[in-house]
Amino acid sequence: MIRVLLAEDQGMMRGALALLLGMEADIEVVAQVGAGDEIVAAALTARPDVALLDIELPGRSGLEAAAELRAECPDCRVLILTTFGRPGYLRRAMEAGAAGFLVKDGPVEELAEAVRRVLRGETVVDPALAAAALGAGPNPLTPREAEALRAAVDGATVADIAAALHLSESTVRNYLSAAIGKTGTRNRTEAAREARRQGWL
Amino acid sequence: MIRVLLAEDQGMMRGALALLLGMEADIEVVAQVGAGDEIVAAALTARPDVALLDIELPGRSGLEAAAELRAECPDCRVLILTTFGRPGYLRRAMEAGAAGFLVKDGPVEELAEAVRRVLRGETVVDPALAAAALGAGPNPLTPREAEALRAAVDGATVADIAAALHLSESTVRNYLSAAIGKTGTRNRTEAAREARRQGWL
DNA sequence: CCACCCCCATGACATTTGTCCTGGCCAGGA
DNA sequence: TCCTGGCCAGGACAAATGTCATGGGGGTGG
Repeated sequence: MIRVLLAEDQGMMRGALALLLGMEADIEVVAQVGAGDEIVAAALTARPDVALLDIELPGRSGLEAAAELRAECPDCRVLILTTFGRPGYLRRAMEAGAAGFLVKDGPVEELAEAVRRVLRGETVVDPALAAAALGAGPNPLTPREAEALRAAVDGATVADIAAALHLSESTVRNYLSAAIGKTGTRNRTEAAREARRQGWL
Repeated sequence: MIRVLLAEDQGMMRGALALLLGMEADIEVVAQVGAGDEIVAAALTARPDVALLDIELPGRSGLEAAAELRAECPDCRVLILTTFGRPGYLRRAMEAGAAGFLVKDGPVEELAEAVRRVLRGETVVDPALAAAALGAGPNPLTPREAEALRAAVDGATVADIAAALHLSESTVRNYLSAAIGKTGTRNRTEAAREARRQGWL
């Protein structure tokens, strides 16, 4: 019996996946969580063989949780399941020690099969996506540039961002300008879009 | 046997929902589509009793498709199933003649039950959401203001928007300024965010 | 040790953005 | 009929944004 932990914020999706996996003869869903900061605790008590993690979760990102799981629960394999096949997400997932990376497109049958394969020690990644991730270089943004860009997405002004990051306004403008240059865009909004598309944020 | 049409762009979600609904003794999924512009054609051949529509679809919005379904397939009830419980979405869904409005949070059990209820002629809406939709007034943006705002979301400059809408730059700035004022925000990015949150875009 | 990169900051500058006022055109309602 | 409101446009102005040059401090690798 393969013990699976399921982390997914959308209730209906989570319930549907749990039911589907539960119908498989060799799979058992032993824990379900809807927030990223509940993953590690749930894994420590439920002791799953495979953790099926969404990336975009309230509380903590599935990627951060994956890294922590590697440390706290070394014999639990991580399978990332996400809406967005962003190259940077795949890269970060692999760096975090994930054993597989699935996008929510594609048929449901893939899912149970992927669970079994990661448990056998295989690495499950869509080949086309892997190529894209390798093709696009690594994240060129420095940590601070990425932070400034993140803070800018919802329309915050330079003053807002400076206050949030405890920086001077000049520094913020420099970071944003650098990010705009590195993304090859024309303003912070385009830069944020592109960075998000690449999975750099 | 209740005949259901399922329109949802995410493959895994679509497959999972189809399997779940298919497991109900009295429900049969007679058509599945992944794009908004396939809905009406599929409904005309499959003749469903209930159409379960996502809003954000490639090709055509589920709301537009709903309105068209009312005309082409008057005896087919529409049940909207969406990620976002935006007040404006609910309002537009009702104006489009939908019989129900579900958000993708909440348990899966709701789904089959909602299908049965709309078929019985009931209107299925989360009461809290209904209150929010009534509380917030209707969309204050004029069609052109909304268009300008839509065109601005991905970081387009005033010149870009003017070219796209065949307007002068002055006019575009006026529209954006009006939208900023009506949303009570400080710049176009915040305005676009707020308008989207309300379901006005 | 030096080169390099990240971090942080300043000031000057051009461009873009947002605001306000004015005005004309046209439709629908009082 | 007049009034209102949407649509479109121009100009003028203040504020925000983006660019660039410059400089100091710190860490890391050759």
